Amino acid sequence: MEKYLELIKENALFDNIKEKDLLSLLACVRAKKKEFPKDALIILAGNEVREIGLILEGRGQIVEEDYHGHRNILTHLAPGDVFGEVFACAGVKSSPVSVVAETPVKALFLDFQRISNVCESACRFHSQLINNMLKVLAQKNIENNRKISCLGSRSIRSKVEIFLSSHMRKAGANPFLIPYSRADMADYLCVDRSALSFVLGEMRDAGLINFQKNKFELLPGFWDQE
Amino acid sequence: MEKYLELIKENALFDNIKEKDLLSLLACVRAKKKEFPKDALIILAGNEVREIGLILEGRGQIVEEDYHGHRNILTHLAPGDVFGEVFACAGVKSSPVSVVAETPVKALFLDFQRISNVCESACRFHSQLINNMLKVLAQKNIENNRKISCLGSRSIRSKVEIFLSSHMRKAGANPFLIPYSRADMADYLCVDRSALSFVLGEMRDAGLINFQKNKFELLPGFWDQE
DNA sequence: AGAAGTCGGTTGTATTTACAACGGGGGTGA
DNA sequence: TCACCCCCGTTGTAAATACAACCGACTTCT
Repeated sequence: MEKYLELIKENALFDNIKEKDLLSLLACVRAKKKEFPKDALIILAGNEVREIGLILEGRGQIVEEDYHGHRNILTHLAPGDVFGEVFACAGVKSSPVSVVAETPVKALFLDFQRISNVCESACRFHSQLINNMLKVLAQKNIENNRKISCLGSRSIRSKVEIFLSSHMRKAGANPFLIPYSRADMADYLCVDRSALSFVLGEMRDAGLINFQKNKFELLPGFWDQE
Repeated sequence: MEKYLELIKENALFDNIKEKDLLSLLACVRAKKKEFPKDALIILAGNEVREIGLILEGRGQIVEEDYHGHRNILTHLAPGDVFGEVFACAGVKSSPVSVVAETPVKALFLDFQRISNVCESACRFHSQLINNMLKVLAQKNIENNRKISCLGSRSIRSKVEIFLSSHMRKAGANPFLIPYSRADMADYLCVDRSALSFVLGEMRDAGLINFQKNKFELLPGFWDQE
């Protein structure tokens, strides 16, 4: 676990918690490391979520499937990302989503009961942890809102525009990589893969963007269109 | 304010807080009542949100507009509903959404700073309040996920199915009312109003649903289709 | 009663999208 | 080297949707 302390202590979940307190806090919330092979189901839709996960290594996806077999990728998970906290906090008995390991994954799990019930005796970092959790939840909510704006736009083209500009901002660089294959990108945007490819081609021909594989570049014209 | 105590104390935000403690808590977080005429902007997109709102009377909508003038209704607000907590908690400087008064609205506002900074001296209900806030935020997150599923479905028809069944469950009755006009429903589902009307007509002709105005009934056939 | 506004449905047309099928490039393993 | 697989672009066609326009029913106001 020590190997990951750096990653853990910089997580928003542990803001304003001193490094020397971190280990006792982790013990207090019964932190456990688990490993999953590629394609494993880290959380299976339908089950109750009692633990909060934190990705230490590898990549994952939060996905949902509808009755027609369409896969909706809700979000991508990278090291440092937190998952499961929404359903743990809300106390839902059956998770509507699954979490799958896109690559082999190592993740840390925290017992939610131990987080929410302030332990009077043992450790006094709980209130800080809960405050941090509040911020993490709010942040996630905002990401959801962004995804709603994205899905709410009327055309694949504007979905792509929102998607790309948001990822560029997150990357902070102009030719930038996205963590989605073309099929995954289509599932994230909830559109047909071939239709997405077609629209991307149109945008390239129009001189708005450039791309190879999952590397995209937004050209000046991208920002001009009304 | 006394007039609304019943509504306030039953709000999830104040779970497990005794009625006798409520008033001092409200004073502690600087609760203020404000009134708005119909169509007023309760929160204007672009501004910072420092207060958490609680609807006492009237109805409102959380809306977002895109560059093309399309209005996306994120959610409807009724008495007892909380708003603004996401952006207050996350500390964003510019709200991406507006909150508008659909009817004349009376709302209670709580100072978020006073909520999040535990006041050691004055009152000891803060930790309970923050715990409640956690649950409210998680709940909102789940509602967002539902909306994402809804917007993610590939056709207006399945959007309508998800929308109606979800509202039926919330209403707990079969002929049930929805708090949206047809234009509002279209904006919530992010589809064209006339296309929505057309699909609703198809579904009625197919014997799946019945409706007049904003009263809907799901017929047995509704559940049969694969 | 008449004017004006709102709401919701209908219709026609152009556009967009889904769906299915195909094919080429690149990687991998036998 | 060959066969196989995965990823992604392309194409054609059918279906779904957006958009604009119109119309009737119903309210409200004067």
